[in-house]
Amino acid sequence: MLVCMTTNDAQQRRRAPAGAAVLREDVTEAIRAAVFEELAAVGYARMSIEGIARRAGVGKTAVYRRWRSKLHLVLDLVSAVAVQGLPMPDTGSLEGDLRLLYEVTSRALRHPVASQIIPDLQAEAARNPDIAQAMQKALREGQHGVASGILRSAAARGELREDVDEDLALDLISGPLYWRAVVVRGDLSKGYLASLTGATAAALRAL
Amino acid sequence: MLVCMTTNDAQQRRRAPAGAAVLREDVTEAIRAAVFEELAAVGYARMSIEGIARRAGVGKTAVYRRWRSKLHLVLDLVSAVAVQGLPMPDTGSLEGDLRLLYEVTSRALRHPVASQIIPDLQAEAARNPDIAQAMQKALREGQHGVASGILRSAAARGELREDVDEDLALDLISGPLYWRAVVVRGDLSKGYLASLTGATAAALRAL
Amino acid sequence: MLVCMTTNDAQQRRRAPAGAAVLREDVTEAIRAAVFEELAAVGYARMSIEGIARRAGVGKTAVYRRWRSKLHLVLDLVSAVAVQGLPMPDTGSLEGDLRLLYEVTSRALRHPVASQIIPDLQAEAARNPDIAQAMQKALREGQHGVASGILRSAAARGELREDVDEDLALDLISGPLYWRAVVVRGDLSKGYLASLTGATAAALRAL
Amino acid sequence: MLVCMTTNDAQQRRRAPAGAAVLREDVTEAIRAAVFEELAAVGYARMSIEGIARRAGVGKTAVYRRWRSKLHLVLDLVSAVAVQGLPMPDTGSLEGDLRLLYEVTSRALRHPVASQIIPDLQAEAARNPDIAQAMQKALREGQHGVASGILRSAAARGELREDVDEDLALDLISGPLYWRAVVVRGDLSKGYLASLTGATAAALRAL
DNA sequence: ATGTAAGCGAGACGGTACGTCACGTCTTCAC
DNA sequence: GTGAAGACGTGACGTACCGTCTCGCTTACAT
Repeated sequence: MLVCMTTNDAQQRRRAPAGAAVLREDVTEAIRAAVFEELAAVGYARMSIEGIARRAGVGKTAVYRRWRSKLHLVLDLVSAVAVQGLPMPDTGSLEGDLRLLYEVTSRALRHPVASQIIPDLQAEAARNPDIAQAMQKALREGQHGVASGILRSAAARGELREDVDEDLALDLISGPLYWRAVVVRGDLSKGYLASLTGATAAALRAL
Repeated sequence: MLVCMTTNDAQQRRRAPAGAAVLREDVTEAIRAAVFEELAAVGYARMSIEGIARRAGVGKTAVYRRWRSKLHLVLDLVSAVAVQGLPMPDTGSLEGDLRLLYEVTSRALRHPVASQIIPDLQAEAARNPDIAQAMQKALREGQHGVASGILRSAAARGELREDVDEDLALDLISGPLYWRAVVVRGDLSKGYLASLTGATAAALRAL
Repeated sequence: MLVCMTTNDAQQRRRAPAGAAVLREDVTEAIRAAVFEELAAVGYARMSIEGIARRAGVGKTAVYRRWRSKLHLVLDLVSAVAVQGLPMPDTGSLEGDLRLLYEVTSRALRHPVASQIIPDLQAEAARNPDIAQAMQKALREGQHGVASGILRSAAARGELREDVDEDLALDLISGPLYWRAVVVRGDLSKGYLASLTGATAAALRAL
Repeated sequence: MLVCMTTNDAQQRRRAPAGAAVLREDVTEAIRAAVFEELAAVGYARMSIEGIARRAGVGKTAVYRRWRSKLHLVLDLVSAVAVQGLPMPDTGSLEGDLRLLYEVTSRALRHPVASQIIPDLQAEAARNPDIAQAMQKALREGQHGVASGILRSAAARGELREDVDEDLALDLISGPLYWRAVVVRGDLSKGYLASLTGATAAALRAL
């Protein structure tokens, strides 16, 4: 998936000094569930901590004890689901690998919660360096990591030149799909992914 | 520019019933100025109607009389500056035209206000169909319109097949630059734009 | 009554700059009513602004717009009811005047809201100079004013020496009744007031 | 002193069932110290159990294990200092005895912590019957007990009638000083006490 | 000497209220 | 009859304490 990070504030805290009280996992879980319900119901922007706490049957403090802000909360949760990560494709051909990457990524982007949250986080990242950093990290470890792997394999097989500009290559790979999914909001049919794969492979070979 | 729309609420209203009072243009202008200052100062999300009115030395009513919400206000203003629009390049070659489009677009995207607002509007569009529609319209009339023109010229010159999948072609053209500017937030140097142009042209020819 | 002051914050505000909005009197009245209900129901200490607003069917802001704190609110309201003030007795004798003062004062002190609030304000005055000042003012204009008048009349009639220590005399007049009403919480029967009147007059004559 | 009671919850608890752990006296002491510091620093109303525990370096539980509420805590502590009690004067004359009582009482009332706490407890007593009862008990055992003794001695010496209304007499004795100390907050100079003594004795003799 | 019951600090828990801010609507007055 | 000023009810913010509760210690009695 596009977002994939590990800043689990809650987990860090759970390493409390001996003899101290500990954040209850059932409460944490109730909050997590409530967040997803709220996200689905009203979206990120109109989601409030109070609403989450109310829905989770929990005090506001229980939320603030775990996450410093709505943003960190969502970031953490999104990471938790994204952390499973993307499988590294290895089909033996550039086209095959790209195609697999597109399949997996497009499946994630089609999920309504993802397609709602990602632009929100993106927008917030434009303002908050912490968020930006977390997003970059997620990107590197997720999408970019996989795409890099694909590029290296292709180069090793001689399908691409050894000295391609990796940054540009990554933009060529990820940009069109993101644009279509998030900006144009067009369909991501199998046929589209196939055509996209072909065109992208051509672009990469032209580098 | 990427965003370019014409839903000018104010303009519509200014066609008031004959003989009636008219919204004062100097007030409208003061609000517009205040919005840009606020956008620069605190960003879209933390910008408030109250703050705008305060800064403009104007009652809240004056703002609400002109625009239904913060979103419509910003949408309208952004459109106003974007409406000048993009020049249709005509250099005689696909590469030349693309290069020119990229120059202009990247100049717009480099503007800090634009790069802050666009993801915000994008995120809001994911929730609000009106906004989504306005954004689509802006996109069609701006970026996509120009890109379409480029594609048609190229086809007329025989540089591209006549039957290219236009949607896919547009994604290939716009996606990588947007991804780099907004998601990766990498540099948009002349060198980068040159390489991008080459790769994109290759991808298009492969369609 | 014991407390009698005029710091009507609300009234002051009602003299707003021309063309401005004005605090609605019906809202003010609803708050006032709610305060008395809350005072009766839970007492000063457990009374909350939120509770008042809720009971009055009003936003918290409407309360804060009128009074800076719970204390100012209560002070103002108490003043409003106390402002009618005490009648200046003129029976022609020291005993007669004292007796009348005691009747009126004890009637006020018997009111459950008064006997609850006065110690609260007293306690708060021990901490907050503003409150202390307001209480002193109320005292001077109310109880002390009347008692002073009684003393002067008696002196004019030759019942008392001209040069009595007024402060001490006021303490002798007001102290025992307050002590009994608020500290001992004993009965304030007609018989008691009669005996008190006699003893106090004797003390004053001994000055 | 005015307040003087013995509801020492802690002491009661210390008789724990055989074989059980016992409240640690050093912890109790730390809390006591913290309470006085907090009282001095922020006053009764703004004093919080959390703050006390924090200042004492102690868990909140340790406090709640000893006292049921802030009120009981303060009541108990105040009693502990008050329990030394007032000496019974025996100067051989009504004036002499009263004068001594006033000296001692006024010294206690001049102490800033006492003059802050007493109105607080008074106000709370108006709401909470337990507190009221404890205050009455303290009053009886302290101020009233001493004053009663003075009255009896004077009657025995023939300075007063045998059948004086004791309640009224007590109000005449204690009321003016309390009023001056707590309500008027005037000075309690030697001269004042002397005049007060004379006037009060006169009032008593007139009974 | 050991078992065990209770005290200990720490602090999480569901709550209530705080005082502030902005929302979008509505009302009043002046130009 | 527009426009500024701003009051209105609403609802969320993030914080402070409330009084209860559960944790793993540690302590000290009773066997």
